[in-house]
Amino acid sequence: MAEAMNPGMPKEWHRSRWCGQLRAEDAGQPVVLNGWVNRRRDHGGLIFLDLRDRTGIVQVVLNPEISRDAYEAGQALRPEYVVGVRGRVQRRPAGTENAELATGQVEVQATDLLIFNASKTPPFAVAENQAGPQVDETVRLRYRYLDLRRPSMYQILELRHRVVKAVRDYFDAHGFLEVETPMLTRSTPEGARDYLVPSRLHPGAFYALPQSPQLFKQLLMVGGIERYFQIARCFRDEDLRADRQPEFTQVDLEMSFVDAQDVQDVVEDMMVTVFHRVLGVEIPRPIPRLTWADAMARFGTDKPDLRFGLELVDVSGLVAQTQFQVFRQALEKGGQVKGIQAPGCARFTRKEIDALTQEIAVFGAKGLAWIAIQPDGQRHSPIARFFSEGELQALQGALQAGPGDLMLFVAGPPTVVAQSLGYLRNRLGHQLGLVEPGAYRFAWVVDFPMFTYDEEEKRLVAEHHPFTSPKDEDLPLLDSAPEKVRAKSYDLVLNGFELGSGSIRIHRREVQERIFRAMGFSPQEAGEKFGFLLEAFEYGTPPHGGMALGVDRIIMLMSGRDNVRDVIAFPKTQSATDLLMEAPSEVSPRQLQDLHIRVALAPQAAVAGK
RNA sequence: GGCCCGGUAGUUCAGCUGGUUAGAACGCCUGCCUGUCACGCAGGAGGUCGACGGUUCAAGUCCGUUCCGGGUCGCCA
Repeated sequence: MAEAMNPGMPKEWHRSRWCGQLRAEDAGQPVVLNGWVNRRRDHGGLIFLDLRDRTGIVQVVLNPEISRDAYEAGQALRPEYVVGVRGRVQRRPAGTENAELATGQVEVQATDLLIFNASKTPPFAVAENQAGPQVDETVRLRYRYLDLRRPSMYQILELRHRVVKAVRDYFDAHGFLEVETPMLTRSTPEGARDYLVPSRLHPGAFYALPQSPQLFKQLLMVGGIERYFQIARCFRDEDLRADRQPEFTQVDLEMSFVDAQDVQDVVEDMMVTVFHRVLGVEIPRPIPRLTWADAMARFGTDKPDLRFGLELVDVSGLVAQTQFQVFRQALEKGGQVKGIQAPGCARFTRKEIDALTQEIAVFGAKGLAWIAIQPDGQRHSPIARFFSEGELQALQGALQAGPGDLMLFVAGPPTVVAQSLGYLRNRLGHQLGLVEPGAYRFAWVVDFPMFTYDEEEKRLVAEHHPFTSPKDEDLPLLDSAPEKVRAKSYDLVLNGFELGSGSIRIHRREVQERIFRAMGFSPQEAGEKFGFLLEAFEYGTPPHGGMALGVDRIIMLMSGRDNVRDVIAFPKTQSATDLLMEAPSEVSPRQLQDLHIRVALAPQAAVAGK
């Protein structure tokens, strides 16, 4: 057997070529390969190995007539054994080429075989085949190092690397400086829940991990950096989603002496460049732009998916005088009635429509009104009798509904209507196959409201963040009607996902103080929490603004995945645990003592939480 | 915090209105096989039905609690 006790990595076993690169023109070449056994096909007198490295797979032939030793060593091989192969590339015998494999024209005739390391039978097959069942994500995460060996996972990590590289190259070429900012910083009010780090040297005090480098990048502008960017890790201790991890990566940038359009131009150019360079996809420019108010009115969301139509139509005016109490009362209470037209859906069963009604109940929708127009033009609807023929005609006209179509209406407060119909639009768009396949439909959403009213806290909170500049023309409204103030803020949206958001920042102390006041901060509070920023503004702060884009979501969309866990090497579960490292974990009493921390749980309760 | 879905062999799953010894495929082990490539053929091993409690003559199956994973609403400046 060629296997030694500890073969290490002798010089003569260093790879000379990558498995996935061998081609017909390499025939006759001596090669050394390193990799993992993907599969083994033992024909008794002849063994075929599929040898895998990160570039791909090549077939190795172990033939006792070429090398008795290599052949015998090959008997022991199993999937995921790590081996070195020395041999010669040769064209495969006519008729045995494999068109499925990039290297399928050739194979490597082995003269020597070295087992670097054996492998237990893996809990799931690393070798991927297209028809095979998907392995449960829990198992994949527990053995992530095996999962990462799968070519589909490697390809995502490589894509991610290419994108980040392209981003760095772009900013470098455009005069931006990458600057690192602290991970141990201070907790600030507003925003997400912080991850806290207890201080050993300062009993009772805590650092916070950054939710974003927001304040540091503004201070860098005060510091005269002028053009900053960073591939920045951010932390938010909030509940997880398919597109949300507790730690995530942003492309963060900030620029001085710019307006909103300047920042958008840079980001747009950067994204177009990255998509071109990495995917070879040409994003049409300019990226369409709509105001927040338009987006909410037409799509019911601030992150519209523009890959299909199905826009919302406001029919409040058409039904203002209707006999239908549900609609009229909603309008009398200051609400809206809006609808969408589902093409060809007149055939929906009562059960299907009930299901839709059920689904929008979570948004507070009291019901879903519907009118189906049968192919023969007959209307089928539980509510049609409350409307005059003229009203029905008008509704059909407004929704452009014809025979075979289904009209769906929601009445209620504007947010309920928007959320419900926005949800139905997305659901039906996918269900009816209206989504343009393979498309990347970007959109800018601009002019967000400055504040939203927080029902829990009974006060205004910043829609973007408290450092966002109001629009100049709305500044007078700040004291009289703050809820009407629009911000110099903008989001970049792709296929219904928010990729990032940014704004022009406040750079003058008195404006910043007015914003804090509008949010209900006393001057003392503002000074305690953000005194350093207000002070910085007194030393010559340039006008500035910037943006932050979610790398994980970008890669998720570029790789066609439906969750960000697949594009992160070591992601966390929905309950924010790491199944491989088993984090978070308890720590020793000594560690807690050093940190002046006493856990307020009974020891058993602390364990039960695990 | 709420709602929904799931947890059965290493993996992916089936298991009906509760009823004999819980099955299949792949994987694994043994043997055979010199042109396969999801190799093939023959044989074999492999189960805390997530956990705990309850109902019952009898529970993978019904009920309750709980843990884990996923989706989603709230939350995420």
